[in-house]
Amino acid sequence: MTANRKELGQSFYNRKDVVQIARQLLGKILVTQFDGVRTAGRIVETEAYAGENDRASHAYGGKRTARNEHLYGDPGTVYVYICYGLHHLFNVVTNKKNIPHAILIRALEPMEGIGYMLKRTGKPVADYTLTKGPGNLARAMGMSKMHTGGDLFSKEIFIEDDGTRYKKDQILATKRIGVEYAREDAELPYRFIIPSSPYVSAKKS
DNA sequence: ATGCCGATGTCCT
DNA sequence: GGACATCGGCATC
Repeated sequence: MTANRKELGQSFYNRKDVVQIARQLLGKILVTQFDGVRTAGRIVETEAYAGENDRASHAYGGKRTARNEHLYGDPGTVYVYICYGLHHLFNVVTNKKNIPHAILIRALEPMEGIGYMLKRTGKPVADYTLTKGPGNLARAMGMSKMHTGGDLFSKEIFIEDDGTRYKKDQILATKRIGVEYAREDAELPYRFIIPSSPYVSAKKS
Protein backbone atom coordinates (compact mmCIF):
# COMPACT_ATOMS: atom_id res chain seq x y z
CA MET A 1 0.00 0.00 0.00
CA THR A 2 1.66 3.18 -1.13
CA ALA A 3 0.98 6.30 0.88
CA ASN A 4 -0.88 9.29 -0.54
CA ARG A 5 -2.76 7.29 -3.09
CA LYS A 6 -6.54 7.32 -3.27
CA GLU A 7 -8.63 4.93 -5.33
CA LEU A 8 -11.01 6.70 -7.70
CA GLY A 9 -14.61 6.18 -6.60
CA GLN A 10 -17.72 5.76 -8.70
CA SER A 11 -18.41 9.52 -8.66
CA PHE A 12 -15.29 10.06 -10.79
CA TYR A 13 -16.72 7.87 -13.56
CA ASN A 14 -20.38 8.85 -13.12
CA ARG A 15 -20.19 12.12 -15.05
CA LYS A 16 -21.54 13.29 -18.39
CA ASP A 17 -18.42 14.60 -20.12
CA VAL A 18 -16.48 11.53 -21.23
CA VAL A 19 -13.94 13.72 -23.05
CA GLN A 20 -13.11 15.61 -19.87
CA ILE A 21 -12.82 12.35 -17.91
CA ALA A 22 -10.44 10.97 -20.55
CA ARG A 23 -8.22 14.03 -20.10
CA GLN A 24 -8.39 13.73 -16.31
CA LEU A 25 -7.30 10.07 -16.41
CA LEU A 26 -3.85 11.20 -17.59
CA GLY A 27 -1.45 10.81 -14.66
CA LYS A 28 -3.68 8.38 -12.77
CA ILE A 29 -2.31 4.96 -11.83
CA LEU A 30 -3.86 1.78 -13.23
CA VAL A 31 -3.33 -1.20 -10.90
CA THR A 32 -4.03 -4.90 -11.36
CA GLN A 33 -3.67 -7.53 -8.65
CA PHE A 34 -4.27 -11.10 -9.73
CA ASP A 35 -3.39 -13.93 -7.33
CA GLY A 36 -1.07 -11.66 -5.38
CA VAL A 37 0.72 -10.45 -8.51
CA ARG A 38 0.61 -6.66 -8.51
CA THR A 39 1.40 -4.53 -11.57
CA ALA A 40 0.84 -0.80 -11.97
CA GLY A 41 1.53 2.04 -14.35
CA ARG A 42 0.82 5.71 -14.88
CA ILE A 43 -1.65 6.52 -17.67
CA VAL A 44 -0.14 8.69 -20.43
CA GLU A 45 -2.56 8.15 -23.34
CA THR A 46 -6.37 7.86 -23.48
CA GLU A 47 -9.19 8.05 -26.01
CA ALA A 48 -12.81 8.99 -25.36
CA TYR A 49 -15.65 7.14 -27.12
CA ALA A 50 -18.87 9.08 -26.81
CA GLY A 51 -21.48 6.37 -27.20
CA GLU A 52 -24.54 6.33 -29.42
CA ASN A 53 -23.73 9.52 -31.35
CA ASP A 54 -20.07 8.71 -32.00
CA ARG A 55 -19.41 6.86 -35.26
CA ALA A 56 -16.18 5.46 -33.83
CA SER A 57 -17.92 3.88 -30.83
CA HIS A 58 -18.96 0.24 -30.66
CA ALA A 59 -22.29 1.60 -29.38
CA TYR A 60 -22.91 3.92 -32.34
CA GLY A 61 -26.60 4.13 -33.12
CA GLY A 62 -27.43 2.26 -29.91
CA LYS A 63 -25.92 -0.96 -31.23
CA ARG A 64 -26.02 -3.66 -28.60
CA THR A 65 -24.39 -7.09 -28.97
CA ALA A 66 -22.98 -9.77 -26.71
CA ARG A 67 -19.53 -8.26 -27.16
CA ASN A 68 -20.38 -4.65 -26.26
CA GLU A 69 -23.06 -5.34 -23.63
CA HIS A 70 -20.94 -4.02 -20.74
CA LEU A 71 -20.55 -0.61 -22.41
CA TYR A 72 -24.09 -0.08 -21.13
CA GLY A 73 -23.12 -0.97 -17.55
CA ASP A 74 -22.69 1.14 -14.43
CA PRO A 75 -20.00 3.84 -14.25
CA GLY A 76 -16.66 2.21 -13.41
CA THR A 77 -17.45 -0.98 -15.32
CA VAL A 78 -14.53 -2.68 -17.08
CA TYR A 79 -15.00 -3.26 -20.84
CA VAL A 80 -12.40 -5.49 -22.49
CA TYR A 81 -12.84 -6.75 -26.04
CA ILE A 82 -10.73 -8.57 -28.59
CA CYS A 83 -9.45 -6.45 -31.46
CA TYR A 84 -8.22 -7.88 -34.78
CA GLY A 85 -8.73 -11.35 -33.37
CA LEU A 86 -5.82 -11.28 -30.97
CA HIS A 87 -5.38 -8.10 -28.91
CA HIS A 88 -7.38 -7.46 -25.75
CA LEU A 89 -8.20 -3.76 -25.35
CA PHE A 90 -9.03 -2.30 -21.93
CA ASN A 91 -11.70 0.39 -21.51
CA VAL A 92 -13.30 2.18 -18.58
CA VAL A 93 -17.07 2.75 -18.79
CA THR A 94 -18.33 6.21 -17.75
CA ASN A 95 -21.64 8.05 -17.29
CA LYS A 96 -24.73 6.46 -15.79
CA LYS A 97 -26.03 3.00 -16.57
CA ASN A 98 -27.32 2.58 -20.14
CA ILE A 99 -25.27 5.52 -21.44
CA PRO A 100 -22.50 3.67 -23.34
CA HIS A 101 -19.57 6.08 -22.89
CA ALA A 102 -16.11 4.58 -22.55
CA ILE A 103 -12.43 5.51 -22.43
CA LEU A 104 -9.76 3.37 -24.06
CA ILE A 105 -6.51 3.32 -22.08
CA ARG A 106 -3.78 3.32 -24.73
CA ALA A 107 -0.46 3.67 -22.88
CA LEU A 108 1.12 3.50 -19.43
CA GLU A 109 4.49 4.23 -17.89
CA PRO A 110 5.29 1.08 -15.88
CA MET A 111 5.66 1.66 -12.12
CA GLU A 112 5.33 -1.65 -10.29
CA GLY A 113 5.77 -5.31 -11.18
CA ILE A 114 7.89 -4.78 -14.28
CA GLY A 115 9.32 -8.28 -13.90
CA TYR A 116 5.80 -9.70 -14.12
CA MET A 117 5.08 -7.54 -17.16
CA LEU A 118 8.13 -8.98 -18.91
CA LYS A 119 7.01 -12.49 -18.07
CA ARG A 120 3.49 -11.87 -19.38
CA THR A 121 4.61 -10.26 -22.63
CA GLY A 122 7.60 -12.51 -23.28
CA LYS A 123 9.78 -9.47 -23.88
CA PRO A 124 13.46 -9.79 -22.95
CA VAL A 125 14.00 -6.28 -21.57
CA ALA A 126 11.88 -3.42 -20.24
CA ASP A 127 11.85 -0.74 -22.91
CA TYR A 128 9.22 1.71 -24.11
CA THR A 129 7.35 -0.99 -26.03
CA LEU A 130 6.35 -2.80 -22.82
CA THR A 131 3.15 -0.80 -22.24
CA LYS A 132 2.96 1.34 -25.40
CA GLY A 133 -0.31 0.84 -27.24
CA PRO A 134 -3.55 -0.70 -25.96
CA GLY A 135 -2.75 -4.28 -26.96
CA ASN A 136 0.66 -4.29 -25.30
CA LEU A 137 -0.68 -2.57 -22.20
CA ALA A 138 -3.44 -5.11 -21.61
CA ARG A 139 -1.03 -8.00 -22.06
CA ALA A 140 1.55 -6.52 -19.66
CA MET A 141 -1.15 -5.85 -17.05
CA GLY A 142 -2.59 -9.35 -17.37
CA MET A 143 -5.99 -8.14 -18.55
CA SER A 144 -8.11 -10.12 -21.00
CA LYS A 145 -11.66 -10.62 -22.15
CA MET A 146 -12.39 -12.60 -18.99
CA HIS A 147 -12.31 -9.32 -17.05
CA THR A 148 -15.00 -7.58 -19.09
CA GLY A 149 -18.08 -6.82 -17.04
CA GLY A 150 -16.13 -6.48 -13.79
CA ASP A 151 -15.67 -3.13 -12.09
CA LEU A 152 -12.92 -0.81 -10.88
CA PHE A 153 -13.93 -1.15 -7.22
CA SER A 154 -12.68 -4.69 -6.75
CA LYS A 155 -9.33 -5.80 -5.37
CA GLU A 156 -8.25 -6.95 -8.83
CA ILE A 157 -8.44 -3.89 -11.11
CA PHE A 158 -8.66 -0.26 -10.02
CA ILE A 159 -7.32 3.24 -10.72
CA GLU A 160 -5.58 5.43 -8.15
CA ASP A 161 -4.78 9.14 -7.86
CA ASP A 162 -1.46 10.06 -6.28
CA GLY A 163 -1.95 13.78 -6.84
CA THR A 164 -0.02 13.95 -10.10
CA ARG A 165 -1.35 16.73 -12.31
CA TYR A 166 -0.06 17.61 -15.76
CA LYS A 167 -0.02 21.24 -16.83
CA LYS A 168 -1.91 22.29 -19.93
CA ASP A 169 1.25 22.57 -22.01
CA GLN A 170 2.24 18.98 -21.11
CA ILE A 171 -0.99 17.57 -22.62
CA LEU A 172 -1.87 17.34 -26.30
CA ALA A 173 -5.29 16.55 -27.79
CA THR A 174 -5.31 14.78 -31.20
CA LYS A 175 -7.64 12.76 -33.33
CA ARG A 176 -8.08 9.12 -32.42
CA ILE A 177 -5.99 6.29 -33.86
CA GLY A 178 -7.37 3.74 -36.31
CA VAL A 179 -10.89 5.14 -36.69
CA GLU A 180 -10.72 6.57 -40.22
CA TYR A 181 -13.95 4.76 -41.05
CA ALA A 182 -15.84 7.04 -38.60
CA ARG A 183 -16.18 9.82 -41.19
CA GLU A 184 -16.45 13.28 -39.60
CA ASP A 185 -16.11 11.82 -36.12
CA ALA A 186 -12.63 10.56 -37.01
CA GLU A 187 -11.46 14.18 -36.78
CA LEU A 188 -12.68 14.82 -33.22
CA PRO A 189 -9.88 15.71 -30.75
CA TYR A 190 -10.77 12.91 -28.36
CA ARG A 191 -7.28 11.44 -27.86
CA PHE A 192 -5.14 12.82 -25.04
CA ILE A 193 -1.43 12.20 -24.74
CA ILE A 194 1.62 13.29 -22.77
CA PRO A 195 3.89 13.95 -25.79
CA SER A 196 7.06 13.90 -23.68
CA SER A 197 6.46 10.26 -22.69
CA PRO A 198 8.26 7.60 -24.76
CA TYR A 199 5.36 5.24 -24.03
CA VAL A 200 2.84 7.21 -26.14
CA SER A 201 1.77 5.24 -29.22
CA ALA A 202 1.73 6.37 -32.85
CA LYS A 203 2.45 9.85 -34.04
CA LYS A 204 2.22 12.83 -31.77
CA SER A 205 -0.09 15.00 -33.82
C1' DA B 1 11.39 6.62 -42.18
C1' DT B 2 7.70 4.28 -44.54
C1' DG B 3 5.00 0.40 -45.96
C1' DC B 4 3.18 -4.27 -46.39
C1' DC B 5 1.86 -8.37 -44.19
C1' DG B 6 -0.10 -12.04 -41.22
C1' DA B 7 -2.55 -13.39 -37.00
C1' DT B 8 -7.85 -14.11 -36.38
C1' DG B 9 -12.60 -13.14 -32.61
C1' DT B 10 -16.77 -10.91 -33.39
C1' DC B 11 -20.11 -8.69 -36.02
C1' DC B 12 -22.15 -7.50 -40.32
C1' DT B 13 -23.81 -8.23 -45.24
C1' DG C 1 -16.46 -12.84 -47.18
C1' DG C 2 -15.07 -8.28 -45.33
C1' DA C 3 -14.13 -4.95 -41.75
C1' DC C 4 -12.21 -3.85 -37.47
C1' DA C 5 -10.40 1.14 -31.37
C1' DT C 6 -3.31 -3.60 -33.20
C1' DC C 7 1.41 -5.19 -33.38
C1' DG C 8 5.91 -6.72 -34.78
C1' DG C 9 8.81 -8.23 -38.43
C1' DC C 10 10.74 -7.69 -42.59
C1' DA C 11 11.45 -5.23 -47.12
C1' DT C 12 12.46 -1.18 -49.31
C1' DC C 13 13.65 3.82 -49.87
